[in-house]
Amino acid sequence: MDHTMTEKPDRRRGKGRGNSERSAEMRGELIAAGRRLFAEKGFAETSTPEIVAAAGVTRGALYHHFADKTALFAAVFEAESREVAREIEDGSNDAASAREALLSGARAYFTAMRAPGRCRILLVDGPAALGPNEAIRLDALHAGRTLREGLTEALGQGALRPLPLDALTGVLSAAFDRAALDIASGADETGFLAVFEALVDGLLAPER
Amino acid sequence: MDHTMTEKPDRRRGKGRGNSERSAEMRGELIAAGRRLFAEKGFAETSTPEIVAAAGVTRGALYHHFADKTALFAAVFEAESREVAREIEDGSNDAASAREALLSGARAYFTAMRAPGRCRILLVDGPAALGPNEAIRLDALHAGRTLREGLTEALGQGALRPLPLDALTGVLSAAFDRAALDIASGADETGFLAVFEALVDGLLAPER
DNA sequence: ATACATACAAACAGTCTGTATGTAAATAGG
DNA sequence: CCTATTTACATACAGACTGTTTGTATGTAT
Repeated sequence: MDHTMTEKPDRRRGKGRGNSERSAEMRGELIAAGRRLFAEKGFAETSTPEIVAAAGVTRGALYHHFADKTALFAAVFEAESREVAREIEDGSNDAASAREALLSGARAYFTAMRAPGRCRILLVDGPAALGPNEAIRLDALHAGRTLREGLTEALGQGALRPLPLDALTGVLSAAFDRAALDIASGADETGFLAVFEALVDGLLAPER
Repeated sequence: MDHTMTEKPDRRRGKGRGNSERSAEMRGELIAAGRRLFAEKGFAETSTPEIVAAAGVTRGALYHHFADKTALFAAVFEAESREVAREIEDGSNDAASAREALLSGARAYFTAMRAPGRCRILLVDGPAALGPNEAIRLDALHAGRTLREGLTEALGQGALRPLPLDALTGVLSAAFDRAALDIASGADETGFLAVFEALVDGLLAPER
C-alpha cells in the first residue's frame, strides 16, 4: 500500500509523471475542451482563448501540441469519427442479408449521430474547415469505413447490382449524412428509413 | 442620335445616375467580387479588404450595402443557386417519364455544378457559414426547387412509390450534391449516373 | 551533476471584423 | 431654384483573434 499522497492521482501539473504521459493527457484535455466548444458553437465561432480557458491552460500549451487551430479541429474530428464507428459496430447486430445490414447500419448511424453537436462537427464544419476531401478521407478511416466494407462485401457476393464502389459509397454516405442531419434536428426517422428501404431495394441484384 | 458623350455609359462614379441605379450597380459589383474570391479561396480565407479591393472601393461601401461579411456571402450564395436553377431549366429537356426527368435533371445539375468554385460555395462553405438550415432554405428557393417540384409531381401521378416528400427530397438532393462534388473534382460522371439509375429504379412505383 | 529536450506561459506583431464618424452627391420640399 | 434631409461611400478607430517568439521550469539522458 502506498500512502504517498496520491489522491486524484497526479493531477498536480507536471509532477510525478513522465513527459509522454503528461503530453498525452494534455492533448486529450485540449481535444476534449475543443470538442465541447466546437459542438456547441461551431469551429469559426470558437476562439483559441476560449478553448484553453476551458482546459485550464494557456495558448502556449495549445500551440505546443497542435500546429494551429485547424489541426486541433482535425484531431477532434477524427476522434468523433472514431467514436461513431465504435457506436455503429457496437450497435448494429450483424444481419443476414445485405439489405438488412445496410438498414440496420443506417439506424445505428442515425442513433450515433444524435449526440449533440456531432453532426455539426462531422458534417458541417468538418468539410468547410478541413476541406471536403480531407474530411472524407478522415471519415473513411473510421465511420465511413464500415459502410464501404459492407458494400464491398455485398458487391463481392453479388448481392448488389454491379456498380462502381466509389460512386455507390459516396452517394449512399451522403444520403445517410443528410438523413442524420435532419433526424438530429428532430425530423421523423421512420420517413427516412422508408426512403432508404426503397433505395436499397433498387440496388439489390435482380433475383435470378 | 445622341452624341452627348456617353461612351462607357456613366461609369463615372456617382455622376449622372440615380441613387437606386447606382446602389444596384455597386451591390452587383460587390457580389461579383465576392463570388470570385469565395469561389477561389473559400469564405473564411477571403477577407473583406480583399473583396473591396477587387471591387475597387473601400469597406465603407461593403458595410453600407451588407450587414456583415456573412450577409454578402448569403447574397452570393443565393445568386449562385439561382444561376444553377436557370442552367438546369435551360439544359434539361422535359422528359417523358419521371425516371427520365430525374436522370436528365441530374445530368444538367452535374454540368451546372462544374462551374469553378460553385461546389465550394453552395455545398461546402454555404452550410458552414450560413448554417445548414439556412443554406437548405435558400437553395430550396432556387436550385433545390426544381428537384422538389419534379418529385412532387411524380408522387402525385403515382409514378413513384408513396414516400414522404421531405425525406425523399433531402436524401436525393444530398446524393446529387455529393456526386456533383466528386464529378467537379474529376470523378467519372458515368459511374454516378449508373448508381442513380439503380436508385431511381428503386423509387419507381411497382408496375401493376 | 551537467547538458539538453520537452512542456508550457507570457508577451508581441500583424490582420481582421464591425462601428462610428465625416463628406459629397442626390433627392425632396417650399 | 434654393435649402434641408437622406443616401452612398470613405476614413478612422476599437477590440479581438491568430500565429510566433521568447522565456522558464521540469523532465531526461549521459
